[in-house]
Amino acid sequence: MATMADVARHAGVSVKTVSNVLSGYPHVREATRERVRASVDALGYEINVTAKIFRSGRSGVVGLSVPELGQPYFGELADEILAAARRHGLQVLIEPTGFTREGELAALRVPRGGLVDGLIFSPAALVQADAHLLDDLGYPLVLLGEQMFSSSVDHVTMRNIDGAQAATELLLDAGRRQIAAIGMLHAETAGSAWLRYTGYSKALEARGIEVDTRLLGWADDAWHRANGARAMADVLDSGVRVDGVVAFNDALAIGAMYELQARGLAIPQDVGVVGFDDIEDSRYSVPTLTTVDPGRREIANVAVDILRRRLQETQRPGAERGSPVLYLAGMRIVERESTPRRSG
Amino acid sequence: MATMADVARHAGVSVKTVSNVLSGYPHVREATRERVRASVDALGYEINVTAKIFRSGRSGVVGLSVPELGQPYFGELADEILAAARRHGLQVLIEPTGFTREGELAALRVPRGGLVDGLIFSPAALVQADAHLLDDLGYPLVLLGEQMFSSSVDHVTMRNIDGAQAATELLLDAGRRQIAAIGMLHAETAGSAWLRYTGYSKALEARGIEVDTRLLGWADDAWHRANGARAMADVLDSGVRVDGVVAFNDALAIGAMYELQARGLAIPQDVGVVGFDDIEDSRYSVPTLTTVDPGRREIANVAVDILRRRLQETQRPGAERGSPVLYLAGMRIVERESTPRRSG
DNA sequence: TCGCCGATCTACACCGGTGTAAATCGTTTC
DNA sequence: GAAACGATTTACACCGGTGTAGATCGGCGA
Repeated sequence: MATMADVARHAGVSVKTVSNVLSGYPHVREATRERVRASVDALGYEINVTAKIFRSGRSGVVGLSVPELGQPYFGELADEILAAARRHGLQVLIEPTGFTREGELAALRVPRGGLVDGLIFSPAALVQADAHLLDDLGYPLVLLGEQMFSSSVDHVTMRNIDGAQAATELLLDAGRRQIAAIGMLHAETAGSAWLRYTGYSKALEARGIEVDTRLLGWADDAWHRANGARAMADVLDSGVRVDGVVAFNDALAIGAMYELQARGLAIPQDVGVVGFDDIEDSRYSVPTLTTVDPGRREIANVAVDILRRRLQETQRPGAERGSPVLYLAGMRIVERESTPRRSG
Repeated sequence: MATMADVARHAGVSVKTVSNVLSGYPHVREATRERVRASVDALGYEINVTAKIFRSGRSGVVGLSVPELGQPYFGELADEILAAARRHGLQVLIEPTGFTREGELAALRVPRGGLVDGLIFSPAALVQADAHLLDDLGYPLVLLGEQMFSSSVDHVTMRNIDGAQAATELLLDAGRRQIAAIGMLHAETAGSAWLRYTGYSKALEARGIEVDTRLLGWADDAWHRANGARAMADVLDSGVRVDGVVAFNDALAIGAMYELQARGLAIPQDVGVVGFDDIEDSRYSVPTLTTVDPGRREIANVAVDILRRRLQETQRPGAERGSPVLYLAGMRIVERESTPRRSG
């Protein structure tokens, strides 16, 4: 494998001139530039990326830690982030944390090694009390989701309360009053479950409806479809009448629809269902699922953008650090078949 | 950030001794070892991975190029590969190719840069005629899937023909005779579509049934659900009677089930449906989907294993290169609700 | 006591680039 | 024609580890 020194010798210039040509330094005579280029081609030289990284301290690789790619929400999010990163010439090292605390702690340590310049982190097991772990990490971190907040870290997330509230209102507007909430978690006081529940209850309260605890479906493992079906079954088994369902994500909604249909209930005639996330599944479920689009692409783009800006700040030692950002992506309801048409 | 030299000074030993302690070199006195360990802790030293990579020429990062993580099959496959890699201390750089030729060619170039030691490559746009591109890449490559084959490259794939044949036989055994094949592609003469079609037609021929071209549903974009629904609609619109469906993947099957149910056909009573891939969706569709489990986890484990072995071969210059492997993972049918119970 | 040997530890070159400061060169200015 | 200046080019240190070869040390057999 040819090195820069080989090219320099071949072109009759110094190593540094070769380096200058390759890195686009402007003050190189055109003739020299061409001679170097010719030598590069002649020797089939390719720059040694690891040496470059070592010397410059920048790898151009950002870490992405998500719980699990098999879950469509995270798979699709990862695709968006990968695409955004690539548009800026960054590569992405994915670190799945498997919903475990150790996995997430390990992910936070990865960039310390130096191979990864910064991290986009979507926690699922760490909780608010762990927020101090995010301080002074020594590398740029962008937090996703609402598992935890920290005033010292950039954060990109979605309008959970507004989204869940809008979803609930959609059903209320259609005259539904017995609206179940699927996806409650015991452990949380600040995560997405709690926020979405808050939106749900706000919408009810605004109409003077009290929350009926029999309508709350608990899903304590994870927001997989199986738990949606089970939570829905629990609610129905309680004997309470149900004419609407707000599920805290699409997987839960699809699981809930499965259970409703298995019991002979028609969607949306008997029960209207709204999900959350707008994953691709929701477009092809039976019936297709009305859902909240939380602005996933926007989240990905903004997260990568913020990280890039922080990396640039790090590069210039003199530059001021901007203060941490909290960005809320836009939200909108995507109406499909699982909810009744709004009556004018 | 503390360096090895700082630790050495603090512990009163040479840099190399610190290096020896950290890399587990046996001939270090226990007292020295402990002194170094203490200094490492005291200074919060962490080894500079980029320097190590630069010096050793091995990054411990393998590339994974798949079309798209949002597609559950690839998301789940990526999870398995990431898990297998981690068990061996490897990290994974994912390069989504977006089903494009340029994306896949770019992915093949990534390891040349030096940051990635080897590549696990699941092509979707390159074709058999491009197989020569896989020769002499200068790094270990493991090929997944059946888009292309090359006798010079390690290859891990699944029993497509057997799987599709078994799926078709399952319906035949239940007395179904008008079995549609959903997911035909015009472009292929060797890819999974072709192989799965081969299995389908073999099963029919074994029973003396001729393939009825009206039962072939074409899905020329990609094997997304939308195309499954459309292909199913095309078949039904042709006026041919249908009592069974073999879909070439689960997403197509779920799309097809959507279309069947939209037309009032009952599954499995009127039409039995079998998918391929055993993605998580298939467990929660309505009805749940009988499918072919192609041994995804086995594929991931074997692919990582082969790559590891090749990387080790590369490390020892004297070592013999084993000849390229073609590994076929085990296959099995997972029976769920979408097919009639086998009558004894 | 001396020589030998393995265990332990160290000095130093080196991996392949990039940053810095300075040398060299050709013009332009006065 | 000399000083001044920007454009070009270069030498050299340096990033932070690891490999190699050799120094040092303590114990043991002769």
